Amino acid sequence: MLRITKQADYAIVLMTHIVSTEERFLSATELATRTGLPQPIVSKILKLLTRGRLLESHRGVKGGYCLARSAAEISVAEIIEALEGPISVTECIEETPGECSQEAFCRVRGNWQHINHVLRDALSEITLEEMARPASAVLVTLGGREAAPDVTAG
Amino acid sequence: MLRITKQADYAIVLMTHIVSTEERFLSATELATRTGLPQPIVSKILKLLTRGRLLESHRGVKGGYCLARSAAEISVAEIIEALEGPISVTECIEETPGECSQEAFCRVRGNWQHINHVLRDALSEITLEEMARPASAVLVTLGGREAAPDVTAG
DNA sequence: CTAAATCGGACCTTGAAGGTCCTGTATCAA
DNA sequence: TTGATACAGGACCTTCAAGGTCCGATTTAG
Repeated sequence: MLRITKQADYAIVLMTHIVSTEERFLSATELATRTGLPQPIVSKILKLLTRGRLLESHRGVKGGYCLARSAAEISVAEIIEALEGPISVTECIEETPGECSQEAFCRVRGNWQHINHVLRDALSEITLEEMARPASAVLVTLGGREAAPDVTAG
Repeated sequence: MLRITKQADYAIVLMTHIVSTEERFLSATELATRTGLPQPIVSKILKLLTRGRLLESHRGVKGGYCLARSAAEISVAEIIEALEGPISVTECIEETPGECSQEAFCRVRGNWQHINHVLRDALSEITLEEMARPASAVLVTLGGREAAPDVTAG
């Protein structure tokens, strides 16, 4: 748990594909073919990444998408946030402000803010460039199991 | 996003309440009253925490729950995992092992393993004792907004 | 024996994630 | 100019797991 959405997962995969491509613009159809993901999904995700200023788009024949910045300047956190909005572990439910004038709650809230910060920082420090590179030998051993390759990662 | 479930959120709240209590056993009903959470939910969560070896239970009249270890020996990661299972950012979809014999995917997988590790470590280093304490002044300023107290944190 | 608790699981509901589709608009090339 | 291609922006439907409820069985104290 603590999962990102499938679409955010797909987004990382798509972005790494765009990185390792020399063509100026890559169309949604082309990316769908290369990744094996459904074309409408790919299209939807690319639109969101463009809105998030991580991709640049070009319409018309010969149009498509390319990175808005270098891969080293794009973090995993940004990609996730482009799809899902701000990264936050807990939900702020602003209903029924009542019984909680007791103690212990706002204390907890402050600590959650801290946790959110730590997690976001961790994801901000991992760049798209690093994700597109193979993991170092040391890190790979963390997985430890057979590689049954699939479209998404886990 | 990257949210924990509501029940995991509730679990933290419940655990912090148990910490700050002197009574030997605290019943689900009593905890429901103190936190303002529905009794059946509280009951369900306490059962899961007991299964996860974070609480000890005692049946019958005068029964209830108490911590299985000291608050300093229980991490936020453990609480979340007791409710949701292993902490993992991405989902391993083992269907359609096909088109992905291409490159770029297993590279990504290795990197996700790394990210999972980082996040889990971060959550493992935060103890229940710390969560039960008020956040330090420095950390609280991270929030920056009005405190509209509620049952859950965020 | 009885009341008060937990234990275990079945069960229902609902909202958000996941996915599809359609219309409009911009661009290029013939 | 026109047609083909591709993005933009939504509306829309579906499904599944999270969220929540309830009940019978079991254990314990008095």
